[in-house]
Amino acid sequence: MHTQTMTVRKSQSHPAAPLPPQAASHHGETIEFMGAVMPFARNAEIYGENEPAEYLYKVVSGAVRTYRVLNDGRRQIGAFCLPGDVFGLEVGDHHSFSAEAIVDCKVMLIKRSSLVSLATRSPDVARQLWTLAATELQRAQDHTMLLIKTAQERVAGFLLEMAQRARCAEAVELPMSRQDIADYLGLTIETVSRTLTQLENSAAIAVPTSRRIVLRNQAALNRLNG
Amino acid sequence: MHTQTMTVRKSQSHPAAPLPPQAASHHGETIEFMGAVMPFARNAEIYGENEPAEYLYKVVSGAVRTYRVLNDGRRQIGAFCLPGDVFGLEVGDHHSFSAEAIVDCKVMLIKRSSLVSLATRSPDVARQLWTLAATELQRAQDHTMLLIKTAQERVAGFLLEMAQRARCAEAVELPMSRQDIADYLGLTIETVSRTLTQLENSAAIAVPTSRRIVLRNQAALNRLNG
DNA sequence: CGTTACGATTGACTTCGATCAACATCGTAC
DNA sequence: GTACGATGTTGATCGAAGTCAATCGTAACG
Repeated sequence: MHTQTMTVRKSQSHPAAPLPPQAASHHGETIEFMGAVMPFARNAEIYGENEPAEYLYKVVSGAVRTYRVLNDGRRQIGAFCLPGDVFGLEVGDHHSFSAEAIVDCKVMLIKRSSLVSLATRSPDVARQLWTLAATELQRAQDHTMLLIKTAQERVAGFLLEMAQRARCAEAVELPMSRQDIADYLGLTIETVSRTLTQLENSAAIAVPTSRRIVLRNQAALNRLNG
Repeated sequence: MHTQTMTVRKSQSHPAAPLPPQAASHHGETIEFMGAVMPFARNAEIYGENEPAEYLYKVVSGAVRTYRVLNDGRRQIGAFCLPGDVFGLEVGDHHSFSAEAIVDCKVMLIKRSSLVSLATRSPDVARQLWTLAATELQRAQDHTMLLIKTAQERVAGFLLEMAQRARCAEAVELPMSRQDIADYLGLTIETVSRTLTQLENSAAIAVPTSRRIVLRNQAALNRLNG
């Protein structure tokens, strides 16, 4: 019921980007190369809920969480964004989530206005935008399926998801705290912790350090995942 | 843990549409007028999970549910689609949800292939497609927020959502069963039923018949919604 | 070093919603 | 009408996860 963590407010609507923006080449246009890279410190806010959505964001390095807070303080993390992931895509012109750096990270900023105008001229860019939105949709739907499961299933599912995205099936280095995991899975830190030790006791995983999880028995995890 | 309802399998990948498809006009193109309307009986399957996504669908009359089933039989309803709502939009070329008619209804089918090719030529259509995906995303995210709440909050939120969509703030005529509601909210039918009587006892709503809910005190519902 | 501070774990207890079961209501067919 | 099946409600009990609280690392800093 508390859940809120400290946010370091660092930049009031990103001023001058520190790295020069690269112009989009005329043919073979892709949103990949339209932005300027900007660093964010651990726990720094990248944007806030209800702020105007001026930019689209892409993680270059580090990790980002997007989240919403209910008026009683409960926080729901919508997504963990790892290098390569895009976030901040919005329907309207305001952000419906907040975004914070989980660790020190670099993020590429892409001007929304230029992207939109480009999309009207380039079917290719339009298709890329569409794909992004659709991928996000897919992710959100999968997240919904997580939330109807038991604690064991949620944690197992989370670990498998992270392992898959980390491109290392054997072990995962988690950039986020237990609180972040809990708020992503709709559980409490205590339940997350307990479930992890359960999984460790059943030899499905090993937890050498709190941030590092070794997947000892992926088949068992998949079975638990439901 | 059971939850599954009877599905009337009616049409194996929609044969000839009974009503003639209308051609899209060349200017002012809109996906609204590209389809053929087709009727579905109560509980008939419109498409199944993992089937190729040949069409985009729009509810003309009646109501539709989209859902996924976990391998142990738990069903999660992703959305209730009312007249005007579009569903069946997919990232890949296969459906990630199933769709069934909740009541007898009419649905417009729009060929995916023609829509995609049209979108590459018409920025206008591309933008409409984008908006649809983004709206779906919004909906999915709101649904996620529902699932982290208490039973009271979920039911209150559900009623408010339905009332808003029904364009009648005073009362809602629910087309779906308690089981459908439960599977949408991640609860059991018993909990849904109990919560409704709680709300009735606290004078927030009235339930003249099981399918009709009168919102007596919308402010109270909003407060409960969290 | 020791001390502090924060995150993570563990334990004791409570609570909310699930489960199991009985009963009520409604619609439809006979 | 009555009988039946489907749907919805209510009650009693159980269990999974939340809450409250103590303790245990681990890292940062004097």
